Amino acid sequence: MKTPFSIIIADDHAMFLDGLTSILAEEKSINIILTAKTGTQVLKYIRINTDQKVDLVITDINMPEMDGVELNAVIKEEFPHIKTLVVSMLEDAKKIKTLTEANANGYISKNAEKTELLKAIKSILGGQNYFSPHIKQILMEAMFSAKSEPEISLSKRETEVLKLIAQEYTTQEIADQLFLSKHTIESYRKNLISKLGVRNLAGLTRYAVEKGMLK
Amino acid sequence: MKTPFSIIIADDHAMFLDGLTSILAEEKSINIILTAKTGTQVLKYIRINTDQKVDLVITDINMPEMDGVELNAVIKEEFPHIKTLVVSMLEDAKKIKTLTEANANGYISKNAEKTELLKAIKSILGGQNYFSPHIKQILMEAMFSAKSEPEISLSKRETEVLKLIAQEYTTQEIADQLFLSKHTIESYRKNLISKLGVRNLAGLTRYAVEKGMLK
DNA sequence: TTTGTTTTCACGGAAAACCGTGATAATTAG
DNA sequence: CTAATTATCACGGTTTTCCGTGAAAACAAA
Repeated sequence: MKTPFSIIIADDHAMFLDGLTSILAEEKSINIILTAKTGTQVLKYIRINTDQKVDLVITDINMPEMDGVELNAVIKEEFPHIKTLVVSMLEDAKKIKTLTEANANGYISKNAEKTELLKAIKSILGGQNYFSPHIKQILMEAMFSAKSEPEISLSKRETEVLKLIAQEYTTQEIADQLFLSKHTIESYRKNLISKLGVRNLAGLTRYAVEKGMLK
Repeated sequence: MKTPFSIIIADDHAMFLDGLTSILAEEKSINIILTAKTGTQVLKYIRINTDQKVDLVITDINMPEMDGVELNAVIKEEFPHIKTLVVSMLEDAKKIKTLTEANANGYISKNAEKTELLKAIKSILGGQNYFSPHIKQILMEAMFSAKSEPEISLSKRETEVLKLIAQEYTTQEIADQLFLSKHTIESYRKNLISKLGVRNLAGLTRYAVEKGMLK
């Protein structure tokens, strides 16, 4: 008799976690060794129990502290032999792309049926990656539509400053808060304005709000 | 031996549906007679199988076609004897309020543990409504915060000017566009700032965007 | 008809934003 | 190890916003 596969499940929604656990508990070949609500919990466990065999980590994308994308990246970095299956509510093309680039072994939506979930798990444990046809299609579409939006990328500092600007802080106040010269903040302002193709503070603020950068 | 309770579960995410089904399948006193992905499916079933006893409908809030709030309202209208338990991802105070007003028998978040879920179901089947302490708190907060926000009303002109401000036009430009003195627009600016309790252009813009005044 | 709201206009000064035109480290990517 | 990007700082000038303090006319509501 083969030893069962050891898997870890991470999802911040307890009910989903319980549900998934119930589903997989029925499978004799699967042994759930941990269920966690954050990526950090998972990492902590893996790092401590290095002697414990872990075959697969099933993780949600949206989690507090450390989300599924990050968790996947760290696992692939530190423990490349551990397989990962990412499960998500949304079908976010960008995140899927990031995940494929970070070598996640599979991605399915929470819209997937139980049978598809099991299919994905078995494929991955069998050594094959699994991305559902639906997901593949979204990826393809993203490839094309992505070209129409030249995707403006902001650096950490730029993002930080932009947030504060949109939160009604003045240049001087932001400078004080970040222990920088007001000239520096002014530079960021200018760069942001030209980078984002807006005219003034109103444009910057709209950008920040519409991209959901606040809160 | 008592006859088991008949319940229906509705959620557009198959995986969650399967999970919930697995959890409840363990309970002998519960008999799942239908799982559905939309509110309309549930309604259709209930309306046709009028001879079939239905004790409880567990429904997600966010569903296509007909969401949980609507489904709850219709059920309570047509079949007041059927209990309802609403499960949701978000803890949206407004929706919870609507639900209590529509006589939903319970509301829990997907963050809830399995034990809380079972507790809620048993309470409701036993004839008691169930709203978790956490949800109650959110409701209370909403009550207060709703009153503290005395709904700011803007006049036509104020709205018009605010829109233009948020669209990156300067005072002078707005004045030209509306054939008014720039002093007039400045007045509106000031009034808007104090009326909306913001500090500057960024605040005005955020207000406009968040209230969906643009486009 | 008096009271309140909305719309309109005015001035001056202080503060902040915007613009051009730089430059020097530090870090990161190829 | 270069090349590119990022992060930092500087200055002077112009434009715009912000603030206080008004006020008159039009209109709606009580």
